[in-house]
Amino acid sequence: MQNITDIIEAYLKQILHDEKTIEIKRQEIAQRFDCVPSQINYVINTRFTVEKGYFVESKRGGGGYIRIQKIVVLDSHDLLDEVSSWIGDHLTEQAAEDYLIRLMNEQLLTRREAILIQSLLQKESLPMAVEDQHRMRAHLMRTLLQTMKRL
Amino acid sequence: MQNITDIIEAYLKQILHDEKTIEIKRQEIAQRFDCVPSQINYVINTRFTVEKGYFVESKRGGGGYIRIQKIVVLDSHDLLDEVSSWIGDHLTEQAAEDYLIRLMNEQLLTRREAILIQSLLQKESLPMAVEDQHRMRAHLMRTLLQTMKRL
DNA sequence: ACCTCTCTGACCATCTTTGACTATTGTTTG
DNA sequence: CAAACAATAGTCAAAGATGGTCAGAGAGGT
Repeated sequence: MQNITDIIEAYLKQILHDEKTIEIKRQEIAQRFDCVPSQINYVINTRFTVEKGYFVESKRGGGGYIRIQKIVVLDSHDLLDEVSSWIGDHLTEQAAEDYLIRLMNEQLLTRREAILIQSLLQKESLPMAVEDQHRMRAHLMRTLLQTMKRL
Repeated sequence: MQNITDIIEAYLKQILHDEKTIEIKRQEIAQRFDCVPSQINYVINTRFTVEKGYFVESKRGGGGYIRIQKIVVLDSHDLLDEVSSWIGDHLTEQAAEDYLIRLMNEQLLTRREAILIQSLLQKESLPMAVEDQHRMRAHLMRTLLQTMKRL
């Protein structure tokens, strides 16, 4: 955890732990952590994705900003449908993992369940061409979500 | 015990004697013991395998690491191996269900876990020729059993 | 000699960091 | 008001920083 990305991620998440939304100035954060501004984009693109449960907006120009919001879903049924709709026809291993973590955070899956499922969705478990893997993984994930709705 | 592999193994295990997890930088350890970095991979691949009771994760790139965890071994290990050996290369939906029920009866799976897994192993979840389905199902089931051994 | 385990290094894969260039929005000037 | 200018943020590809793989050389035992 000595790389800047992780440090900035931790900083932002620590604030988001209390606040629901955080609004930053890219340049300011870059200066505070002594890195180039585009580093902030990297942090956001890799750590604050929709899969991980964040919604990001920004504006350029004078008074510009980057706003990060935790996505709050009230009803678990809705979350399952929503995740289902996000998935589409293709799903990478990383995205699948992010969704599982998300479901875990929302207490819709136990840690153990998430691990078991993740092991079935990893590429080693899907012996086929990468394209087909992604299709298959999406299919399995959707099946899972549907099943969860009935439990 | 004069070869580097054994020395590094001993060093890591000594730490793992107190800590449950250890996180190292490959390059750093290589330097400390004056060997090439890939030597560390050799040590890990031969001395810290799942069979020997360790779980290893790693990350590349800046801030990369190798993390080794001791796994708590269940006494149900044998049953999992046994079921694993029964499965073979092909597994029908019915057989899979039977195995899941068996694991449930042995309290190695909760009812909910069994249902979730069953939904992923049913034929509707495996859109492919029946022959391939059976192969795929066997593969997934074996993966599952392996994963359960580390939980 | 032969076999197995160890060790090494060249090459590969993945994640992070940086910076030049681009795009957008707000402000000032002619 | 339109054009220039200023202030932001975004993109992308290259460089940097790690760890992974694999085949072949080396070492030790039978």
